[in-house]
Amino acid sequence: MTKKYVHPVLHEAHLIKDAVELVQSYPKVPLTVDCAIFGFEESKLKILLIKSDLEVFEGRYTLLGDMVRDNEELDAAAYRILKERTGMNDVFLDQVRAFGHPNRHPGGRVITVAYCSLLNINHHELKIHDNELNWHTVANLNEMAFDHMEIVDYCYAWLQKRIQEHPLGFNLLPEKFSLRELQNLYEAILGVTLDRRNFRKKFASMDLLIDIDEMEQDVPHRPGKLYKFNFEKYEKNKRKWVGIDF
Amino acid sequence: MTKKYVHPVLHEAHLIKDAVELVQSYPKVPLTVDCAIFGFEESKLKILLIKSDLEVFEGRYTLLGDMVRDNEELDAAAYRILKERTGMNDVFLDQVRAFGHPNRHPGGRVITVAYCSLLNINHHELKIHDNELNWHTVANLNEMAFDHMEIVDYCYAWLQKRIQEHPLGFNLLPEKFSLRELQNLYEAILGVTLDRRNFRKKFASMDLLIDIDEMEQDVPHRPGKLYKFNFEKYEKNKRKWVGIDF
DNA sequence: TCAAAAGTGTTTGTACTACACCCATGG
DNA sequence: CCATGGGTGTAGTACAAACACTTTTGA
Repeated sequence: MTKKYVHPVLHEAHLIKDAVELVQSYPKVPLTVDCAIFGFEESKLKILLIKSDLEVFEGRYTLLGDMVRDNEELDAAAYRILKERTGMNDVFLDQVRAFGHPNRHPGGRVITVAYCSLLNINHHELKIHDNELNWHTVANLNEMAFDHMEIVDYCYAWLQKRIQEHPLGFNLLPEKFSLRELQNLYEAILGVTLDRRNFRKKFASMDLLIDIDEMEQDVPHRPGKLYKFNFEKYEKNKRKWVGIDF
Repeated sequence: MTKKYVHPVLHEAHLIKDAVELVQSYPKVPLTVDCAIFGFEESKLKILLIKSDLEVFEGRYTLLGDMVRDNEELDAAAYRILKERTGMNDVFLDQVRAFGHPNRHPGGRVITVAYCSLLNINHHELKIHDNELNWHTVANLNEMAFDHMEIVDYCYAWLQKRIQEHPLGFNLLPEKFSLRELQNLYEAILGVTLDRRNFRKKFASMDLLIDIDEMEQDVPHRPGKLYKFNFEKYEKNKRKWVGIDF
């Protein structure tokens, strides 16, 4: 009993001439993009949500999503949708992953690609309020429409990991910020409390903060120094990963 | 000149009753999955590729891919395709991300979702040779079909990062392996050279290796000790990320 | 006896942790 | 004068990096 061996060369005769025909034979599915836009305000991590348009999800919230158009890049769709829903057009979005469970949408199969960002709420006033667009505290999210809770959980974990590798955090703060604000930010996103002295030392040693020689104003306690983020320096020193570190 | 303010309540009248109709109004796109299966052999990182079926890509290689079926989970499609193409059914696949450039496929728009894995070539003999399925050294890849070079690059970077957080590497080695083999593996995947003593110390301190009190056989030099990986121990100690570490 | 890789320890620097007190401001 | 958070230093520990010689085996 020998195994049948198919010689590669035999296959050269089978090349497909018409790629268009091939693609047309594939099943097609509706494709959407959902944006998980995180922001930071009052020492809390928040996320932008709207009310679902669908009756079956009446009262529930969803991420900012919509269909991808014909011949539209996924990234472009994400930026377009964000712009349409919020008016924002100066936000960086990163693709997180695709979600494709066949029953995730009550209207039939829809694949969605999740995008994620993190931004400074005070720099991005909401000018559009359709579908009750608003910021929601991540810690108290209720039931959401579709599988959006799962997507939020995944994006949040993705974000926690990412903020430890890249100083995304600075997008969340005013141009000038105090170390306390910076620490609040990290504590909010990572869900931990950090030692103040060690935190300050850590950032001091990274030398990514520029002391602008100004102080906080109108705070009901001793004012802290204000800093700016040194973007230039960061760009030069992007982390080199070499170690092995499970 | 005041801004027009749309009160949220106005929208409650607009709820969509028919989710199916809504979804049917979306553009639909063909959806595929592509698997980037990395393996390790002769101290080199390799990847499983097949020859493209398409005439326009005659002679070029592609990842293991195919369409996603109606109502098929993305993960399930990836496992099915891997099984169909290679016969393997005991491999873990992770989704990496979606690629959706409108012109990435000559037959029209096709979205693909990339999956990635890493395995032990010697534990997975290739029993199917359709489309010249074979292992290719990652370092010498030539031009590939579609955007598969981009996908490979992305998956490779993804893998390098991932192997530093999880000991995927052990899937690539025989059950019993020497420290030299382990080090070769890390050097091959990370593309760096590592100090032998420090490497050994690192793994010794992690206590993830079981000394099985056997030696290499038939090597043209002093034989090294053989070890097994302590999977149990690893499962208990999965890394907790807490620090901030750009 | 040679080639090739195995095996091994120390030192040095860096980075993280834990921890407590005084200071500046507004109310 | 009180409450609130700002600002600071040290000691201990753990980890990473650099670095060279002896040993074992097969050819």
